[in-house]
Amino acid sequence: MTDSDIKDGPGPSAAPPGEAARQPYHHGELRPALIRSARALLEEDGLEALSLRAVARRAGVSRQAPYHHFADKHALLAAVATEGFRELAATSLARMQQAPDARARLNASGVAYVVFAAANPSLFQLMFGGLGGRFNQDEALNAARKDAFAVIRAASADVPAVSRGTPDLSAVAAWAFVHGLAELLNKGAIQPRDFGLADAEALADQLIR
Amino acid sequence: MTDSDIKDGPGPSAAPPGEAARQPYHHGELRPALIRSARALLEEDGLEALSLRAVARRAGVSRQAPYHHFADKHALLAAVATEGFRELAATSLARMQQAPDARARLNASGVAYVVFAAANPSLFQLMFGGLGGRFNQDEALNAARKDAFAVIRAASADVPAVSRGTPDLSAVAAWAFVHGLAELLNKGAIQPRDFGLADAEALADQLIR
DNA sequence: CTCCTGATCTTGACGCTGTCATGATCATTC
DNA sequence: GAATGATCATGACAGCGTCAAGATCAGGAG
Repeated sequence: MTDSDIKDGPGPSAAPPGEAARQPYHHGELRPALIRSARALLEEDGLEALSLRAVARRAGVSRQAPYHHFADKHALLAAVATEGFRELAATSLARMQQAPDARARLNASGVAYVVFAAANPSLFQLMFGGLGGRFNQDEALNAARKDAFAVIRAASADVPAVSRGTPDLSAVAAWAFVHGLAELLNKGAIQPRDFGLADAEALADQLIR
Repeated sequence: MTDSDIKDGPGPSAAPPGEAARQPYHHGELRPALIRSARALLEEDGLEALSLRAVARRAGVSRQAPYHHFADKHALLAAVATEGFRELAATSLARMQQAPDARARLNASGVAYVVFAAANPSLFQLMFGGLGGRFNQDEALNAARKDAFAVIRAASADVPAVSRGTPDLSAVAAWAFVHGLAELLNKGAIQPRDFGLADAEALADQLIR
């Protein structure tokens, strides 16, 4: 037995524990199901441990089935990352709507950024560079990332004291700051309790002033 | 032929193109040689493509030889990352020494951070989280990272206008800002030419004010 | 209805990976 | 000079991503 993988997925009539009691043959909604499986495995086992075969297994499908919906593993990951950017933009906007003035909105967008990263560490890692070189290759991904940044840019432009210089430069500065904070917290390089604070949100709230 | 790897390295008397015309059997300086090989491959092919077997091949040694000097692949990568943090701290200090006052020293340390990341993108990626979960496991790595941050902390503490609040919080803010800038540039999320600037150094210089 | 076509899913195979188990070689100490 | 521990090599294994080729199904044309 050189290869043959022993058992990659259950037979078409078994009930796998993970996600899907397979329909007879065609799945019907395999593409979104694969993205869901990937996200679940991502937060369970981390980005390094995420394999295309495991994603297919969890969706109750053969290891090659994903190739009918994604060009390769990176394309699947890019789709997951795209979804991540959309959610980031959405939660940022939601948080900003509860702020009284422009300054508070900018702060809220920053806190939202850090909170999102803390709540979805592996997804955040994937969103920024988890795909190695092919990071800027995917068009939908680029658009979603740009939209997410646009939220910060708009919030920054509304605060006169901040956007004194070139508005875009100010927005980039704000983005870089919250992004760096998110990354350092995410990787454990800094920890909220080292500063007597409970969680990432408290630290972000304290620093963004 | 199920396995047997065909040809992992040249025989003990061949001359591989890469790095080492092997001494007869014992290498003598294999540990640093492996770190050198890893760094070379890192910048040539990127972090994702770096395999322990390729590192061994380049050092002119069998695939199992590294295990006599490192517990596993992550331990090798941790050693490379540790070296990276030492160099980062060293180049930061070097740049700071050419600055006239405290404020300029802080700025210089920030520019040095971004320039280092731009000059060693894959190494920088490895230094921050390229090892997945085991990121905080290695003692030497933790110490080297702490030392690198200490450079920023010291520079920040010397600037009264900056360290008005809790000094450590101010230092973290400075770190987060330059780190985020380095990451965003590194991953291509922002590009200097989008702001009419030539390179990462120019952008960092512009923003750090 | 039958037949065909294209989409969807599966299985086989290949070379690559990290690493365990085991064997070979060497430098050093008794 | 023999023993021993450090160093290096080879065999083997399961898992990975993905190419190639076969099986199955749904829908429309005749």
